[in-house]
Parts: sequence; structure tokens; C-alpha cells
Amino acid sequence: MAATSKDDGKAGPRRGGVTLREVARLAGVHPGTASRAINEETRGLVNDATAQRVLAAAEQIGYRPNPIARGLKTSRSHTVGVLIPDLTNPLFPPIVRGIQDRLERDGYTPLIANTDNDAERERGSIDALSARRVDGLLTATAQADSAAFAALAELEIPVVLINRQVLGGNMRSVAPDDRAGVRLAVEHLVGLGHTKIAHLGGPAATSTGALRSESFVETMRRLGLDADPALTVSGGAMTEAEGERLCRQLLAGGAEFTAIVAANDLVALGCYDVFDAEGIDCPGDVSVVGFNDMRFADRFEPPLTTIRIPHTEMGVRAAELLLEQIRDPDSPARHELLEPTLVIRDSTAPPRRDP
Amino acid sequence: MAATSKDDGKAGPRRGGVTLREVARLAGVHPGTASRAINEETRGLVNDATAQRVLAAAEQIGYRPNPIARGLKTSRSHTVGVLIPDLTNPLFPPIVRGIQDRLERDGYTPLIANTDNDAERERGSIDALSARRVDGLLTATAQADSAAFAALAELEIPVVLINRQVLGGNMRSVAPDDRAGVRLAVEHLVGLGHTKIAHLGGPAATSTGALRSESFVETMRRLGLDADPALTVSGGAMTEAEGERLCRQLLAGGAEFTAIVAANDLVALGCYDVFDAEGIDCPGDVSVVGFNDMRFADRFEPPLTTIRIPHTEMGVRAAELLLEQIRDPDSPARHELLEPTLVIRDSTAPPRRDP
DNA sequence: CCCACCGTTGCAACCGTTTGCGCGGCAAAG
DNA sequence: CTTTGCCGCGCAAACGGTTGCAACGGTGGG
Repeated sequence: MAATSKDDGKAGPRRGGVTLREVARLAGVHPGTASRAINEETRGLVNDATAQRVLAAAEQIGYRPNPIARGLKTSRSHTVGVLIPDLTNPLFPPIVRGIQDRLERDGYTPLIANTDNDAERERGSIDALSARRVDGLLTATAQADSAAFAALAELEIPVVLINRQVLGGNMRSVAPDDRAGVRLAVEHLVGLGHTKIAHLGGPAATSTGALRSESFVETMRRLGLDADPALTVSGGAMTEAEGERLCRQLLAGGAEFTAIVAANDLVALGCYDVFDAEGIDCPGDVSVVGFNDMRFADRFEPPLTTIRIPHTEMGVRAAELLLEQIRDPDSPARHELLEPTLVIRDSTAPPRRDP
Repeated sequence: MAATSKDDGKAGPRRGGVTLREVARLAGVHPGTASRAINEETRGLVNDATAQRVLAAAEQIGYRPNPIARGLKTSRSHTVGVLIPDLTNPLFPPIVRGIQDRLERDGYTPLIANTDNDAERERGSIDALSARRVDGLLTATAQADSAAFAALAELEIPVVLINRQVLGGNMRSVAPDDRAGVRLAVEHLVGLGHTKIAHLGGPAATSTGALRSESFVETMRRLGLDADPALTVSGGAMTEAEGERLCRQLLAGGAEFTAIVAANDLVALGCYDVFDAEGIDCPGDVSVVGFNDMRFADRFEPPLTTIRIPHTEMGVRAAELLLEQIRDPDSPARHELLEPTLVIRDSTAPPRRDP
């Protein structure tokens, strides 16, 4: 391969496009030959000298292969769809960033669509993406029972699930180890001396929500504590609004508690809101631990104790799994679990001795 | 590959491919006619009854036009490139979201690339995007002097600048009214009684940075105050780290001040960091106002007084300007300014009477 | 009655690349 | 000096739509 970092002064990428034909003519070969020379995988089919001549010609006139034309012939678009609920949710930008960076390295381009967790929009996005002939799909939205989920399967293109996993399916996935995460959270709280711990869970229809809740009661039990059903509620989404609603519901229930493990950081923020409104001191009156360690979690009041998961890496791994499957559709399905870690800040403290 | 004989009848398991030909055959017309019937703009050329027949046939077998093939012939990809510094910067997700939503309505798909404000990466992204034959470009990155900027112009495709404007150019742009924004900030501070106000500016090479700084000294002067040069510094980026650096520099300078107007919220957060480290009370010792009102600005400690700009709308308007230009390349260039508003929180207060 | 014209549709040439096929020619084998 | 094999390369047919052009039947005007 010729030096790629050559400092070219006059490569003018013209809009109208230099075509392969022109390269071929300049190199004095047939377009077919030029094509073979330019493609890495087929370069072996042409004489070394000719290949060099073609490459030089291409360089000289600034040839850029037209992916549209290529895609038409090969029915590979070198694009992949990315389905997320909402880019505006701070959880996703780092994930997407990881995806973009990894994909870019391999010449793939992500097409990002927001679904707002709306089944109809999701369905529509899947349609649009498949119309654009994406080579694969990364999705952070699939609910276990969603009809859109069926649509995914029937698409017959590589799919990898992010931040979710599906039970029996042979769909690849990468997600944080949710069980381990809340285990860390509960153990931290118990270590601090808490015994009456509440859980504000996410939607049971998502593996994330379900797993975290499961692990909560499991861990409580294992530690010999009572997971009071009145203290483990779950909501319809992991948002500040839902967190607020759930927290109020908890308070209204009347059951005592000194700590909360929230389904995620946003839910934890919802708790902060009711604390402020009700004059509850955190962590004095009640401790809170979040999940995700999203950006700025260290800057809230109080700085939030939470479970950190490697967002960017999650995106990167997801992209890698997808690329792998695109290249070898028969490779075995894999489910990756990313290790979470506890990061202790100021929203957790030992419970008051005597209320 | 196994020999695919010259079949034309028995269609195998179709990957994604109901073709226009099949629709035509089902409707009993020529593919060309089917094409005209399906395209809105050319439908008038075919008999109404035939058009209905074709449409019905298309519906029946679930035909989806192949944008790749279409793009090859029309040299329109119905995609637009979006250049941003870093998706992870909380300023951008809402903008991008606005872009996506608006573009989607018109059947366009955004291709998002991160440049990290690195000239080389930017150049590379522009190359990649133009290789993908985007129909236009939205960019939130162009620095006034950037070489990449020249590359943009020479691309000869519609471009609209976001959050930046370029002086003489005929390039469309949409940006917040930066001047008005810092005017609000300064007036607020002065109204509170501050007279020794510092400014932590962004890169002078960006219109955002330059304009905000300009407006700062201008407003100070207009209000009969002294814009002490020792108190108006500017950095190389609008980040927490730069904010921290600049703030320390200010402190080291020794000149007195009771308030800071920061180039943006991130820079303000940098100030918070040095306040924490140095035991400075905000707003007691010094007031701070940010710019952007990014997500969570109300949750920092203290909640940040800042200038709100309509992020999502900015994205929407940018997309609209671009679509307009794509459809009519000769339409007059326009520069839109979005009205900022002051949102007062707890990081600003009257200066202490007596230090 | 002929012709010009109109609305409608078929025909075929693209758009830029990839790729199966086959053909020369040269070297090794017989 | 033939035969065999292989290497390089040219040829042309796709891929799925779009679109200028021509054909065609019918109609109204001259």
C-alpha cells in the first residue's frame, strides 16, 4: 500500500464525482480491471504493476468510490441503523459516540433514529431504516413484548441489543451486569447500616428493569433482610417524572425506609425533587443510590452515589458484535455483560441512630 | 457462489427486495410507467386509473422504493451530513434531536460525525460525507479560520452553519443572538449591584466566542462601567477544564471582581470547581452566569443562572434552512438569530456590601 | 378526410460499480 | 513442437430506478 499520509496538495474532491471509468482510461485499463485493482480483496487478481498504475491514477485525479453505486450492485450499504429512545437522555450520547467511533474505523456509517419509546415510531423507524438497506441494526429500545421486536426478527439482518437482553433469543446483546450492579448498591447500603431499603424500579417489560428489581429482592434476601413488597415499587419509565411519582407513592404508603436504590440516575433525581419539596434531608434522612453514573452525576446536590457502567465501551462492543455478525452471519450469538462498579459520593450515609 | 441460473420466474427467498419490476408486472404496466405512478411529482403523467392500479399493487406486495438505486440515477441521496464537535457535549443532543425530527418529516436522513474540534478529523469527516454523496451539510464546528472551512465552500453543496456565523460569506446560518444574550447577563448582574465583572470568553476564532466577548465589553461600556482588560480573558475552548484554568488565572491576576459572565455553562462549571477548591462562596463571594441553559443547569450546586437558548428549535430551523436551499439552491442566503432569555437561579446575588 | 396534437404508455439508455465468463498468451509439461 | 494450465485482463451483464423520446390511438379543427 502506498503511503497514505502523503501530503497531497491538490486532491480536489469534486462534487460531480470522478468515476472509475476515468481512472481506468487514465491508467489505460478496462474499468473492470480498475475496480479489481482498487478493491483490497480483489487486488490479488490483477498484476502488481497494473494495480500500482491504477492506484496512482486514482490518487492523481482524486477518485472516491461511489458507495451508492457500489451498494446497488453489492446490496451492501455499509450503513447500520441505531435505534435509541431519545438522544436527549444523557445515557445515550456516550453510547452512540462509542458506536460511531468504532463503526467509522471500519468504514460504516450509523443512521440514528429516535423512537421515544413509542411503538409506532419504533415501527416506523425500522421501516425507514430497512428501506435504506442498512446492513445491520443496533437497538437500545426493544421491549420484551414489543411488536416492533418481532419486526426486528423478521428483518433477517444482523441485530444486536444494547442495554437489554432477550431471554431465549439468539440475538446478540451487550448490557451492563444489572444484577451485579444493584448487588453492589444494596451491599453498600447495608454496609452503611441500612436495613429498611426501598427500591424504585423501572418497567418490568424491559430486561433492565426486571433484572434490577429481581436482583434487589434477591440480594436483600441473601443478606437476611426483608424486601418489603410495599417498598419495592416499579414504574413505567426511567425518568425524573416517574422517579418523583414513585417516591411520593412510597412516602404515601407510610412504610418506613432509610434508603432507596433507584432504577437509574434519572429516577434518583426524581427523588431529589420530592426531598426538596418535602424538606427531607439526603443523605441525613434517606440515602439514595442511582445507576449509570451519567454525566454530571457528581455535580448534583448532593453528588450522587451510583453504579458506574462503561457507556462508551458498551457502544464500542455493540458495534463490534454487529460488525462480526455482518461479516459472518453464522458466528455464534454472544451476550456480553459489562462489569459495573460502585462510585460512592454524598447521597449515601449511615442511617440516623434514632429518628 | 452456487450457480444462480438465469432464473426470472421463481423468486427465491427475497432479502428485502420487492422491486419496481414486480409491481409493474402485477399491475400489468411497464416499469417506467410504474415509476411515474409511484413518484408524486410525475404521477400527473399517467392516467389516474392506472396510477391507482399501480399504487394498489405496490401496497399489496409491500413495495419499498430502493433509495440506493434511486440515488444512483438522480444523484440525490436524501441524506445530509451533520458535523458536530462532540455528541457527548450536552449542548448538542437537543440540537441534533431537532435536526433529526425535522429532516425525518421530509424523508431525509442525517449522517452524524464527530470532529472533536480536530481539524484533521473534520477534514476527514467532510471527505467521508461527501463520498457518501450527502445532499447538504449542517455544521456546528466550522472555525472562522479553519482550513476545513474552505473545504466546505469548495464542496459546492448546500451548507448551513449552526451556532456560528461567518462574516462576509453567503453561507446560511442559524445561531443564538449572542450579543443580546450576554447583554442580558451583564444587565442582570449590574442590576444586582455588581460593578467589577469579569468575563471568561471562548475561542476568539469562533463567532460565538468573539461575539460574546465583544458584546461583553460593549455592554459594560454602555452601562458606564469599566471593562478591565485584566478581567476579560479568553480560552481555547468552552469546556470545564478551560473554565477552571481561566478562573484560576483570574484569581492569580489579583484584580478584584464580584461576578463572572462565563462563555457558556461548561465554563461556569469550571468556575464552580475552583470555588470548591478555594473555599469561595457562590453567590456570596462571587456570582456566575452561564450561557446555554443546558440540561441539568438547574440542578448544579448552586443552580446556575444562565442564558437560555432554544436548542431544539435551533436544530429545527437549521434543518429547514438546509432543505430550503437543497430545493432551491439560488434562494437568498439567510442568517437567523434566535432570541435568548435570562433564567435566574441561585448562582447570582447582590455583591457583599463590605468585603 | 387528413393532419396536427394530446394524453398515455412503452422502450431503452443511462447512473457507477462489481463480477462471472472466456480468451489470449506465455511457461511448464509431455 | 504440441498440449496443458494458469495468469491477467477485457467484455458485458447485471443491480433497481428514472427519464428523454417515440409510438399509438383517439379527437377536434381545417
